[in-house]
Amino acid sequence: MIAEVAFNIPLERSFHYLIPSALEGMLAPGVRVLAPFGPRERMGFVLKVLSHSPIKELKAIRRAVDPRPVITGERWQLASWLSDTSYCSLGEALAAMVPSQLRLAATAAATPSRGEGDGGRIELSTAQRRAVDVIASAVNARRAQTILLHGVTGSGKTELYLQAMALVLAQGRGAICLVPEISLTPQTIDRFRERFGDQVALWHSRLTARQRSDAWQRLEQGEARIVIGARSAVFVPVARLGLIILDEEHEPTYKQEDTPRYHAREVAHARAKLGGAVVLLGSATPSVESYYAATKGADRLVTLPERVEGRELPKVEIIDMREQLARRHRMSPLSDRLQRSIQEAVERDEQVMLLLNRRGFSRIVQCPACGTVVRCSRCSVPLIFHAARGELVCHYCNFHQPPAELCAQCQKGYLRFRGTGTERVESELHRLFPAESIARMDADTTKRRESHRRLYDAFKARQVIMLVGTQMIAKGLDFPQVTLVGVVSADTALNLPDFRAGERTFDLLTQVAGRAGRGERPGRVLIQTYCPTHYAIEAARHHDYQRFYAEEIRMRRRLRLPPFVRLIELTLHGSSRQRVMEAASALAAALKRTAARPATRGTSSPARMVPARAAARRRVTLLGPAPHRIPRLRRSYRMCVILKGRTLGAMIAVLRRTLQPGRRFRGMPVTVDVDPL
DNA sequence: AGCACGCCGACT
DNA sequence: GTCGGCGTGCTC
Repeated sequence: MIAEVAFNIPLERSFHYLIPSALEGMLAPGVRVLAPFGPRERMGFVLKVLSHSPIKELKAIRRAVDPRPVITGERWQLASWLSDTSYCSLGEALAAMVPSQLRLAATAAATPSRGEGDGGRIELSTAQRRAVDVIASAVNARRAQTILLHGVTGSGKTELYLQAMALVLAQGRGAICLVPEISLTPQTIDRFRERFGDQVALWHSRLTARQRSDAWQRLEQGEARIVIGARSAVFVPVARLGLIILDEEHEPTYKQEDTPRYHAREVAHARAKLGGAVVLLGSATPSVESYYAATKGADRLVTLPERVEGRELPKVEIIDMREQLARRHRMSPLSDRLQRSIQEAVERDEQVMLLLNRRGFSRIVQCPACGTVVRCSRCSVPLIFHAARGELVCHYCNFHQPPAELCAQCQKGYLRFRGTGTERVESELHRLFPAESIARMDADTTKRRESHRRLYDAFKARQVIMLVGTQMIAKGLDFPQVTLVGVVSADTALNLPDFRAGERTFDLLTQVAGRAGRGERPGRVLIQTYCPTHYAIEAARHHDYQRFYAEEIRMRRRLRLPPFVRLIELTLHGSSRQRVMEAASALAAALKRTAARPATRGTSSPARMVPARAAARRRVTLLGPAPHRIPRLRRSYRMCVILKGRTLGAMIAVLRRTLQPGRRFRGMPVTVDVDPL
């Protein structure tokens, strides 16, 4: 017998192997095997078992990796959907769905799980009860449907997730609950465990191979019925899947940033359609895409306008830093007003959080004599000074070097650290409030195991009074004693060359504002900005999603940006700047030619008249070539071309006719990012 | 994607 | 004279 095998390579082809007699009957579609591939052995997925092959000189499968298939049922169609829509091979799609370290036990003894019952249920508000009704009717209908749950921070979305899961469990079905990696904290997990006991399995990047394999098998066998996990949990084989929840559905961590570059939300939609499951999207600041789908009526929209227990949303004030700049010569990153407010909060024995979405001490290191900025030798981006490490660090490739005193360029100037990061804010706080206990929470201070937990506990126990941090302090944390939240600069995202800059800013400000006033005392938020009239900042100030959305959707419609079109971003990379630039121009020209020529469908069918509207829907336009946002990364030069169109199918078709096998153009590797963020 | 093969520049 | 750069081609 012959096995048809797909590998994790960018080729849309499979390979035939002889099945040795010892493995006869043990191989079936979805079983992983080790097989000789070129000079080495590789793991691949059996797609089919055949009786004949046209290929002469077949090699033989070495061994089976799995005792039973790891891909079954509707997850085959899901793999093929992923391959079609993300422009990857079937082998790459399958590899993304199954962790490579997964090892299944030969016999999985199914011991029934003991749930904790439904104890600890909480009294619901009117809005929450209405939301539960909508969810319940969708779950009972047992067909694919999406519900967008738009609830302000602190409005009790998690309780609704728990109740939705209980409904699905009562039907004997299972659920996937996706959370951003960052909020997969012990506190969150405890809450699910309390309600559902050992019916809950966890799925995240820090699991060992053993834990991962255990979780997989328990879910596959229906021993565990719920998985809580990061993005890749959307692929886990939950038995009789009835519900997929995406908490904080707008979070960019749901987008995988290497091949296949899928968005977990889109995978959830596809999987729900295949299996008749409900998708529940939750957010205080829904993505423009999801909100648009809900207002158009494609999805259901449920709103939770109030915080639980009638708590007020905090008062948000804007500090116009232009005034501060005019008054002061040498400026502190903290305005007079913010300093005073911190002082007052401390005097009242309350806690303070300060947000700045930028790690390190400074933004750039510059020579005052000649103006030269110290840059990464591999990426050409400015290096960031990290005071605690005493090093200059590249935030893209992690290259680091000790800071020189003198400018390497002119040998005259003493290098200066300009601009502000979390480390500078921390040291500024120490200078202003020498008696207070201050801590910093960012990727640098939470690298070590348990360090996140320790910082969290210290702040919760009020051993720390002021906490400064990056966006990781903006999301989900619940500290009732925090009454003041300061945003050191609201403009960090706003000035990026990104059409989602406004959306990112509104989200970050809204989320961080939600950290204030979660206890008895009312909260207050101070936002420092040089753009006080920007709509994202104005809307965040009034806790007004509608206002933000109305402005944003107008802009997207006018500029023909998502959700009104789909985008595919192509990036060419190579070691020679010249060659990459030439290839990018040639690629753009080739794409333009292909897009102008209608695809010849199937065999020589005569050219039919296509209705003008259908033709417009299939039209593909081109942007670029232009340098990538980071024009050089790890010594590799990068150029972009962007495809724009109404239907993804037409765009993918253009790509298929233009790129070479192996995702190359003129021999140069091309990364393909469908729906880039 | 890996990996081998093969053809041209700077070193012991 | 060789080591090694990365362009090219192949993988049942």
